[in-house]
Amino acid sequence: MAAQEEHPVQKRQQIIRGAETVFTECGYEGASMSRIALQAAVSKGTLYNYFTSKSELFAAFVSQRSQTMLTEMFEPIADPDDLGAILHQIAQRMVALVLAPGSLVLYRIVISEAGKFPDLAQIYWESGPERVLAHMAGWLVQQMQAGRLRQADPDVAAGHFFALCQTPSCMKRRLQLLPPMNAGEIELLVSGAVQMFLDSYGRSLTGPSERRDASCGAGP
Amino acid sequence: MAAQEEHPVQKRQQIIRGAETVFTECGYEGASMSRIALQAAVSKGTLYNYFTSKSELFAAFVSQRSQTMLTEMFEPIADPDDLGAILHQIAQRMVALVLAPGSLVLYRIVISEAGKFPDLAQIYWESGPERVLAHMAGWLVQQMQAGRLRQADPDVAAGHFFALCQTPSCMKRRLQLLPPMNAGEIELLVSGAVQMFLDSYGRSLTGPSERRDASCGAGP
Amino acid sequence: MAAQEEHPVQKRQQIIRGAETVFTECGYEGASMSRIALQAAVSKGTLYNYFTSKSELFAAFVSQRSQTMLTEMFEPIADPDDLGAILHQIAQRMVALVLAPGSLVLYRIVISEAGKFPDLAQIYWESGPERVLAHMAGWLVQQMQAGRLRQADPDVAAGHFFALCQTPSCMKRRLQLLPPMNAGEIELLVSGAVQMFLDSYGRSLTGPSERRDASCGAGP
Amino acid sequence: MAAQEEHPVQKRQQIIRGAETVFTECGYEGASMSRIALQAAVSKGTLYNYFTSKSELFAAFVSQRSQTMLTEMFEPIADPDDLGAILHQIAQRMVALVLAPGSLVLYRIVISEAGKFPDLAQIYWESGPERVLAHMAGWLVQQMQAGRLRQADPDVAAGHFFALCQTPSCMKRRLQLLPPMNAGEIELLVSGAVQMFLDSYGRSLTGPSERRDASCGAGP
DNA sequence: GATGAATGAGGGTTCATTCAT
DNA sequence: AATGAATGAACCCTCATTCAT
Repeated sequence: MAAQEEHPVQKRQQIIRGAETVFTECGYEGASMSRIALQAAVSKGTLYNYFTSKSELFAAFVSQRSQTMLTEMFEPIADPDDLGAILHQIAQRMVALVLAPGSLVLYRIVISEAGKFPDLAQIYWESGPERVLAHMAGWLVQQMQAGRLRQADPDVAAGHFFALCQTPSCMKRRLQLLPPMNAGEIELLVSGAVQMFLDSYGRSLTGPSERRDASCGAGP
Repeated sequence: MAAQEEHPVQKRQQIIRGAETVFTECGYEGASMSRIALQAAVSKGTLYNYFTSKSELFAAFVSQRSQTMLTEMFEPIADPDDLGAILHQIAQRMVALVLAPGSLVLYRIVISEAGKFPDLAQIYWESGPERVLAHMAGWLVQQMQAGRLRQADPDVAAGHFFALCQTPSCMKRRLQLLPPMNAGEIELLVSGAVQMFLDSYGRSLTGPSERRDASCGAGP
Repeated sequence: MAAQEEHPVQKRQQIIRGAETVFTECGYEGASMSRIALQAAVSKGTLYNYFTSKSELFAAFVSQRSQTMLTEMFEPIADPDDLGAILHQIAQRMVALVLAPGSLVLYRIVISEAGKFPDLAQIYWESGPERVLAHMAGWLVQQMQAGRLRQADPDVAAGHFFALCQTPSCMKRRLQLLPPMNAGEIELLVSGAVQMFLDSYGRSLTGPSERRDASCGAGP
Repeated sequence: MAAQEEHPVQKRQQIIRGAETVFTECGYEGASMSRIALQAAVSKGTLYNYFTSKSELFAAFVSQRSQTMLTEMFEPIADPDDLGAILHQIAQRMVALVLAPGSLVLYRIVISEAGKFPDLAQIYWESGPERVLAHMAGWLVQQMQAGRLRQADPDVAAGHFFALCQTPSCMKRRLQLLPPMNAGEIELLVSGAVQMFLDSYGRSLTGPSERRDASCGAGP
């Protein structure tokens, strides 16, 4: 019967959720199976009925999180002809990929265990950054062909755009030295990235000057 | 007498050096005081004569490493008038800050323990990235005043430059998905960052077009 | 109905067979009920429907094995008048009782758990060695009365014969320091025991000298 | 200083003594390190300062016991010309080797773990039975050369003698189905073995008859 | 009657820390 | 000041046993 299969799936999720909480708080080494069991409200033995070891549970947590984390990130982009609007949207997604609470934790934990779990680092990379980059590169090719952006290596360009979305503030956030950003801060970050990208890759006639952050009122 | 003070300082260093080796290899949780004692060639008891706990020893290691890591990074820059050359040099230093083996490990370890040791993340940040950014921002102000760069918020500009030095390849490297970069790869990374920065912040008359990777012969 | 009774008996056997395999391979402590369930192709719950505990299942296995192990050992002996031939046959059975693979394992397992399961040691003893000894003693009485053997305590004599069948090689085999013996080795062992027994208990007129292994050319 | 070396040796012994008690009572698998620690009156951690694992502690116990068990067994034999007296003495030692409380336990535990620890079975064999057998075989050669025993393979003869010392009673004792034997019982066992051995290997003129178990008072 | 998920005590082992020497 | 033996809590994991289905 379905129940015989569904029930275990639910409990598996229940355990993974407990593991998420604990791994997130303590990291891999710092997390204890006892605490995970407690958090998941199951017995320690049950943990081992669903996962053969701590590392397997960790792997399940990381790979699931890597995948779910990004589902909403790849919905189709609206109005594919407004260059600035689309870049804005992509930048927002890249920033979210970096700064969303779940992503931050995942990044930290994957980085710190990359030596021990190279496969997980791979999964993380492929599920997140790589997909975003490939997605963008594909779109860039179209724009270049349409003459809306100058010709350039689309992968390099996507890389630059991605890099611009990871300002020093993002690094501080990753180091937990900053509280979560608010919408306004993110908007600034995103706008800055888009503008700078267009300065360099755009087909503008005017060159990079004469606009930008209100603070620098150009001219006398 | 001096010897009564100096000798302990040397032993302290000896211990920290042992700790570096082990923390670097095993991370915080993975490192054992026994192994550090062994590596430092002192007894476990002596460890506790110099550091009251494992976490204190860890703190000493991280903060010392954070500081020494960057001494050579702030030597005076040669020929302060050649804009491109200087940006190149700064970019090289930023990339080194990110990709040097010792830096990579420190970054990983600080990130992974940031939750447990927020002070260390702070120290790391202030000793490394923040100093580099402040240094660059100061220099940018000069350049803007000299009219060699357009007016802009120097901190934002420095942030953008820093961001451009951390391309996706750097993230892959941090995830240990890539072997160390060679000089050529770094040069490409650096050049790309400098060029893009100049496209946006430079005082060029021509705008961003008409140059760059041979591949894109911009047709009419 | 019979089926309602017979079916359970078959399943009981099925479980015991699984238990045999596992106990034989892992010993009592080393065997897990899970593995036995797996081996017997029943669920763990079913195990407990047929046996109230691991130790009870172990008891069932040992006592059944003790009994089945020896069924073929007590078939009638052919030609009950040829002394040497019969002793030979008895010795062969005794050696088999000691060296047959199933017996070896049973011996080891019973010995090792004798402290915890004294009843099983008793069962083993009574099902195996004691029956063989009693059987032989009865036969010896006949032979003594018939004058084919000198008068002696038949139990002591049977004990001596049994002892002679357990040479140091047998001990080494029990210690798993020797591979299984081949037919020739067993024949030598058996012949030696029979000869020595006859030297001592036989009614020979000549005394023990003047025969035996060709190697010892009888002195002048 | 010596104390720095001696102290650990004493504690090592203290631990092994605790282990002896527990292994003896529970066997290898049944013994828990916690219980051994308790019995030895040290902490569980200390166990691991002296032995890297349970199996190593077990090995230390078995091999030490194998060796000490037999030291007194090989003192020189008095009056090496009285054949019967010497055989008597050797038989006593063989029986002791089999029935001494320490030996019994050792035999049981080595047999039961022979599959898992073949090296220990080897050590046991070489320290005990093999030495006794070799010793006796050497002595037998002398006796044969001196004409006090008939010519025969000395190893086979020693094996027979050893076998005769392990009557069914010994097996029952090993199965813990019998209380320790008293001196009288041992004497009977020993005498029986010696007599039977002499019947077969002796150079008597009269043959095997006319004597034996005290019960049959030999006529005038 | 059969199942197997759930349990929790207990297994071997590690390790930060202490303290007598 | 330096040592390293001793500690015991906590670790990951196993398993006999139970019980709702």
